[in-house]
Amino acid sequence: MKTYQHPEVKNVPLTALMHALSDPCRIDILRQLLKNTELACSAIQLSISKSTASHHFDVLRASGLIHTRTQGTKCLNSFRTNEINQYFPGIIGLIKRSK
Amino acid sequence: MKTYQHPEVKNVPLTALMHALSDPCRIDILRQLLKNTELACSAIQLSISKSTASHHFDVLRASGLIHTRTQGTKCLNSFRTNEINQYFPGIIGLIKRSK
DNA sequence: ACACTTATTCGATAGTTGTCGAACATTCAA
DNA sequence: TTGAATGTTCGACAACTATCGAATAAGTGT
Repeated sequence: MKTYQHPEVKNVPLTALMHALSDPCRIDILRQLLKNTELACSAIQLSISKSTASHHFDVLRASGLIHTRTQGTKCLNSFRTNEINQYFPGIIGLIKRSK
Repeated sequence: MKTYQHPEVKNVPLTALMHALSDPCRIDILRQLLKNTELACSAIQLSISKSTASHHFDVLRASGLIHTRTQGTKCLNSFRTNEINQYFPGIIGLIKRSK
């Protein structure tokens, strides 16, 4: 079973977080995650290929924004709301309000 | 006399703002600007070449973060605090607190 | 065992970005 | 007018990034 690495949000540089948020696909993913507690990659509507999506999930995970766990053949993703609110307050509001 | 274009912050996409904030040099510039009302490019301490600095100021200007005006041979830059606070609340705090 | 679902990994590619030095433009001051 | 100060513009280049399809891996159910 595949396991995923998750950094401590405390140690994520602001520039890394900002880079993760600089792509429209990734913002799209985050906005869908914010409306649900947990979503499989396959449950997220995207207009890109599987491999590209996988890459974006990597970036989001490495920047501390999302948490991923495995369940069967699926990987379930969730927004790390608490940690992000603690170390980067205000960010979630901006993502939610961005059209 | 050179004039500069400044977008309305209202029209700046979140991803464009995030991209502007994803570079350590630019964060450095912004942090110095936040400590002063107005600074010439030459008054900002940077460890990069003039041409690279000029590029970074371009990006910051295009993303609505800074305002630039000409005075003599200098260009004076200021952080667009009001507009950024209005349309991207929380961002300035993150920049200030990022080490 | 086999097929199906789900996601990752790999190699390739086109586009973007940060960086530089050199040349240029503009303003001010002697 | 000449020179100094201050930025901008112009290639050029290396590094990074988003993208894809094909191949692979791992779990589920028949």
